[in-house]
Amino acid sequence: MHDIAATAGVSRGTVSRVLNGGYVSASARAAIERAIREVGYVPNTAARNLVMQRSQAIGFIVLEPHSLFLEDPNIGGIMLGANAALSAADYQMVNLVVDSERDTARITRYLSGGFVDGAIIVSARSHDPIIQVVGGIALPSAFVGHPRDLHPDIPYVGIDNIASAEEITRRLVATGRRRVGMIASAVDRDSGADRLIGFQRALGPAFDEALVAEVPLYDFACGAKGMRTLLERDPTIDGVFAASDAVAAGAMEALREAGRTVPDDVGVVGFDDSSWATRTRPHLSTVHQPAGDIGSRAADLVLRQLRGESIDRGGVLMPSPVVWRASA
Amino acid sequence: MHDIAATAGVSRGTVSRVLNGGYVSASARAAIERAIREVGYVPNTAARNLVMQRSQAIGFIVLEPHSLFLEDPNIGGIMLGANAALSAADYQMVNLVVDSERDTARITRYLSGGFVDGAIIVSARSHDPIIQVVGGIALPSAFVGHPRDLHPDIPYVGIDNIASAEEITRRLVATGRRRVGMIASAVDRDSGADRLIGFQRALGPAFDEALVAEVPLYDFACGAKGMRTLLERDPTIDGVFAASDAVAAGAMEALREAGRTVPDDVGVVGFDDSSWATRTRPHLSTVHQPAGDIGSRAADLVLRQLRGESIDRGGVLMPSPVVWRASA
DNA sequence: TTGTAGGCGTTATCAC
DNA sequence: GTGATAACGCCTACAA
Repeated sequence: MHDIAATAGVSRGTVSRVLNGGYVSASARAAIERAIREVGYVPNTAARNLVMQRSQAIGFIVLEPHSLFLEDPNIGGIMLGANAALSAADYQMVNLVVDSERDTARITRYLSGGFVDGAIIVSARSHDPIIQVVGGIALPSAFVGHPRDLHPDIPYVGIDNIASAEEITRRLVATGRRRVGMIASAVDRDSGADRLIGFQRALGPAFDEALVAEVPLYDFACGAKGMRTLLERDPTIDGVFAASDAVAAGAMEALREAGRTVPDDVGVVGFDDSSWATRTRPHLSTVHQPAGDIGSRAADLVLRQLRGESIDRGGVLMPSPVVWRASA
Repeated sequence: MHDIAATAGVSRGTVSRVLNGGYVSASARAAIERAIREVGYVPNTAARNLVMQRSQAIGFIVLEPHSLFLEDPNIGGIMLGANAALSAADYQMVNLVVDSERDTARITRYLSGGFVDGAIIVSARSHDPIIQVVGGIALPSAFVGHPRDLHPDIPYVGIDNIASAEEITRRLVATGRRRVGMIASAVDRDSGADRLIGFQRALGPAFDEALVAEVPLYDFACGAKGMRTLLERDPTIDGVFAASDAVAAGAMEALREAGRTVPDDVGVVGFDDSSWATRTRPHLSTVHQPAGDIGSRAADLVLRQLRGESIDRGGVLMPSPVVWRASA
């Protein structure tokens, strides 16, 4: 900036004023703008950050094993939704991938070092060092995903997994299924546990533990494996709630291998309403997750705090309606 | 830092020395470390960046329509590979999503504003404003993906789409297929165009334009549509090269609907060796893309420049071997 | 309207 | 070993 002040024959203060916006004479402005072009000047944001005490950047962090980061059909939508909201407010979303202990330590520094003004954190767990830091330095943040056991000052946004699982299971039963099972993924995570709870709640006394196949991941292969387990345990099974669409697709594959048709022999429903849902034959009945809305809502929560507005502590649950297609 | 210097009764210089590493007496160090804990001090990275003239951060940018960003099976692997390499060198990878004109403008400022010391750019196109900027300020960078028509000073890493497409097509032919077609996706992009070129090259004079179905995207639905087109144009078709595994999966679905078996009636091969490849029945023969290696190689290219080492201008092609499974 | 000068939080270069 | 002090590049009163 020194250079351009010199070549334009003005003081640095005046240059700063045209860069931002203040009272500058037309002649001075013209000279400065020309000088800027000549010198190829670009403002140094680091210096600006230092004096302004803000970076106009918001971190977006997914605290999941990276396999899931790659596979989860919702993460991308959440990111895009968040980015759209942040972008509109002229904030740069910076996505940080945590894939090792080392990443965690480095990101911790990054967050507390003034690189970002806030953070959106997906799938936080209370014990995670990153959320300790966020809480510790009171970085304006929002959680996406796990509603419970988190820092009391940080809001979250998610969906009601229990209610939606319950609802879609009820409708599965309403199609006349008598022996309905579930392929329950990742029951060690809130979403997985909640979907199982909802399933059980819908069935009430008819719930049969033997008709629940637990699998570790929300993926296709686990779905196929879970379905085979279920068929083995009870060949008369005629309804299945899969914990995600990918799981459901895997289940349908196993069903086809076993010679069963969907929905005639077995009705199957999924969860997520991801691209899997319309990739299967027939298309999946499932629970719609408004990923984009979740992301933009989380962004909004952070932006509000940045503006000093008050927000509800606790969480906001976005609607996740059942979408009925042909698989059940 | 001022505070902790005061409470520890030393100068800021000494504090800085214990933070980084220099000669400090044990007593001073102890006093300072205690003060740090008491005050809950965290170093301000923005200030450090300003004086150090570096941020220890590298941007990672995907210049694709966001739909592809969500669907592409390779992007995630490339990201992870890049992150691993950068992390090991103690650099923070920051992922920037571009999803609008506005994003482009903002990212442009971000890159030239000192937020990052370098950038990895996936799927760059020469006309993109972002690569203009990168070239303009000589930001140490590497491109992933499109080998041609780019900035001469910036290296790239990718695979040889032409050679691999040619190789897998040849092996398809070698299984005895007489009427082999291709479902060609995104022929307006380098990867898509190259795979088509390789296909044509493998077939030589036997190449029949009518057996090429062009579809816009590398996805499942396009694969199914392309396959139906092909079957319609020539019911005797007995071999198909799909431009990606997702496309191949869609093609197999269409084949099944048409009552054809794979590989008996029709042999099909894909490209990517993504999770799709082992999700189909039978598993797909395909071209392996070493996504992780590509990412870490790109990171390495950037790190080298940062260290002032010389690198080869031009590009590096990573090996992308055919993996033979059961679908052909 | 414009110039001057102090300060943002660090690091680095000196003397001491 | 340690303490001043000058940058780093920018913004913003305050004066002129």
